[in-house]
Amino acid sequence: MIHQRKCPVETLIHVLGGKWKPMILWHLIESNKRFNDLEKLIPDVSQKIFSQHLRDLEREGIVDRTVYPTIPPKVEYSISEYGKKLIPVAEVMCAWGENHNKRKYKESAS
Amino acid sequence: MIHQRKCPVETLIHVLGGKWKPMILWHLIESNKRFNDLEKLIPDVSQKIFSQHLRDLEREGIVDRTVYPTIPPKVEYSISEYGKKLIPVAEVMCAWGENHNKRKYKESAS
DNA sequence: CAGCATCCACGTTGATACTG
DNA sequence: CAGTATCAACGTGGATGCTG
Repeated sequence: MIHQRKCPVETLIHVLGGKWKPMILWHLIESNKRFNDLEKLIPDVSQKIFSQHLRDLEREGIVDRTVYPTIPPKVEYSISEYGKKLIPVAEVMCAWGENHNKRKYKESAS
Repeated sequence: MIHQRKCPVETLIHVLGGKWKPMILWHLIESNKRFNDLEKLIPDVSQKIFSQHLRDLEREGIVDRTVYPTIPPKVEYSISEYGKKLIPVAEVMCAWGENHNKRKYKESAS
């Protein structure tokens, strides 16, 4: 990504902008999850994109990644303390989005 | 766009996700602007993308487009009443983004 | 002035196969 | 189990030229 991101709004859009990132966070907010369990909760995502998004979110400090050096390997993902600061923001975004979806529905129904 | 957008957060990201859309809104919040004046305020945007973004925002109901049937033509863009509801949301997003940018700066400086 | 049409470069997403 | 590597498909963004 070569974005300059002078605009902070774009920063946020970039962090959450991956196709499945909001859904990943949504599930992680509920509870910590292992790689495989989380993947099963998000149908239709390819493994590559899935792990790429997780790495992105980890690099941004939004999610924590805990490795248990067992055999077979076990890796658990969770929302970081810093990542939790994103929740109220997401809620505001969510509220607007819900209203907007309703609005568009009414439009097409009229 | 073929997004399903079940998730309202994705709805918002889609609406604001165009590369120049936040900047367009930023300038329109300040005051109404004509096509050409607005374009000059946003350097490096191609005309195609610029008008495409404006049409997107118009279709979503965020901006109003007023045509004065004069010669030469004059078209003025402005934030709609509905679009103004987006401002507080953008401010929340902006606050988070600013903090995140600072955080990343500190990281790379350490 | 305020666009649209065409063509092109690039990045993101995705399918598939392989590995410690 | 939890990934990585490779290759293909698609969509967004962009340059350029034309029009009412």
